[in-house]
Amino acid sequence: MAQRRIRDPEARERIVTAAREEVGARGLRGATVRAIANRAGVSTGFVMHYFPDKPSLYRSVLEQNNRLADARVRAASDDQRGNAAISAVVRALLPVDEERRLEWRVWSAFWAEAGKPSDERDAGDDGLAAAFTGLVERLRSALEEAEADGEVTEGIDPRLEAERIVAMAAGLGLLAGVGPSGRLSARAEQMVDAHLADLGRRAPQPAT
Amino acid sequence: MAQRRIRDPEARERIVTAAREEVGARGLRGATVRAIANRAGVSTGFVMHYFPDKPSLYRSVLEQNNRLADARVRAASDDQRGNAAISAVVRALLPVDEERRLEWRVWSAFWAEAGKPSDERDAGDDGLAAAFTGLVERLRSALEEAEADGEVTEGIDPRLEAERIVAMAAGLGLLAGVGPSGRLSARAEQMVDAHLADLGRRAPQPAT
DNA sequence: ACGAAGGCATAACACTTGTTACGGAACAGG
DNA sequence: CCTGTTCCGTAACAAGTGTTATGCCTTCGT
Repeated sequence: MAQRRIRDPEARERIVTAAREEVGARGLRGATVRAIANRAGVSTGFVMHYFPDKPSLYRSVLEQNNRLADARVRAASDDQRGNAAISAVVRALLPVDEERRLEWRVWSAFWAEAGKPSDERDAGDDGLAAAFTGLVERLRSALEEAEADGEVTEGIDPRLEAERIVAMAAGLGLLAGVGPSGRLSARAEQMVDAHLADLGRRAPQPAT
Repeated sequence: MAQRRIRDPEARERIVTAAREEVGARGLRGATVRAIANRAGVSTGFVMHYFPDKPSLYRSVLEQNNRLADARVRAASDDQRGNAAISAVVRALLPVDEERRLEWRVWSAFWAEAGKPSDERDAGDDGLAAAFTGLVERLRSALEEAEADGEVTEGIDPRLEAERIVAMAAGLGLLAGVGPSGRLSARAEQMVDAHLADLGRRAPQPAT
C-alpha cells in the first residue's frame, strides 16, 4: 500500500490549516514542520503520519487556500449575474479582513517560488494558475452577461477586462499590509467602486 | 571598527545582483549563501567578507531592487508631466521583460515574509513600504498636474487614483508568469491603455 | 629582496532542516 | 488478564544551513 489509510480526516485538515497560517505569517521559509506541528498542537511525527513528505503538505495548503477562496466567491456570486456578479466576485476577494489577507499572502508566498527553472518545477505553479484562470473565467462570463444585458458597452474585450479586474484585486491583495497596517484596505472598496463605475462609463452613452 | 572597509565595491554589487537573481528565480528559501556565491562565481567566504550576515545581504538586495526600478521610472518620467508622466511611470513598471518580472518577483518574495509578528520584524518590511509609497506619491503629483491641466475631471481623488494605478501594476506583476508563460504579459499594455483611457473618460467632457 | 599585512578560499563548526526508526501507550478481542 | 495491533510521541539520523576560523598567497612598503 502506498499510503496508510487516514483515520482522522479532521485532524488532517487541522494540520493543513495550521500550515496555511504559518505560511501566511512567516512565509514558506518560516513554515517549518516543527513550527507547523507546534501551531497545530501536535508532534512532528503526527504530521509525517498524515503526509508522506513536505511538498505534499504544501500542495494541500495551496488547495485549501484555493478551495476557501473559491467557496466564498461562489457563495457571494452564484445567484447573481452581470455587473452584480462581477461586483460580488471582486468584493469576495478584497483583503478587507484577516482571512482574505491570509489568502493573498499564501498565494504570494507560492508565487514567489513558482516559475523556477523548468527542471525543478513544483506542483504549486499549476495550483496558482488554476486559481487565477478560474477567477478570470468566472468574471469573463459575467462580463458577457453584462454585455448582453446592455450594462456595459459592446466594444469591450471580456477576457481582457476580466484579467484586468483580477489584476486589480491581486494588486490590492499585494499592497494591503505594506506601510501603516491596513491603511490601504479601507480604500480598497472605493477603488473597486471606481473601477466598476468606469466599466459602465465605457460606452459613448448618449447624454440622456 | 564595526565593519571592515570595502576594497572592491564593484564586486560587492556583483554579489548583490547574483543574490537578487537567485531570490527572483528560487525565492528567499532557495537563495542560500552557497547558491548565491556559486552564481556570482565566488566562494562563500568571499560573500561573508562583504556582508556581516545574511539579513544584511537581503537588505541590499531589496535596496538594489528599489533603486533599479526607481531609476527606470525616473528616467522615463522625469521630463514628462500630467497624463504623459503617469503613462510613462506605469509602462516603466510593467512586467514586459525579464528584468521587470524579476523586480516584481523579488518584491513579492519579500512581501511574502513581511508583516510577521511584530517582535521579529525584518527591515524588509520598511523597504517595501518605501518603494510603494514612493510610487504612489509620484503618481499622485502627476495626477494633480493632470487635473490642473484639465486632462482629467476635477472630481477625482488623486491619492486614490494613484494607489489604484499602483495596485493595477502590482497585480499585473503578480499575474504575469502564472499559467502559460508570459501570456498575460502581452496583454498588460492593453490593460494599461484601457485604464488610462478610463481616467480621461471620467470627465463629462464637452464633446468638442 | 625581505617582511608584514591583508584578502580570500577551504574546511570546520554548531545548528536547523526534513525524514525515519524505535518503543511504548491505548485499545481490541479472546 | 493477556495478546496483538494500531497509533503516535521521542529521539535519532543524514543532509544542508549560516557562520567562523585557519592558513595560504598575493601585494605592498621599505
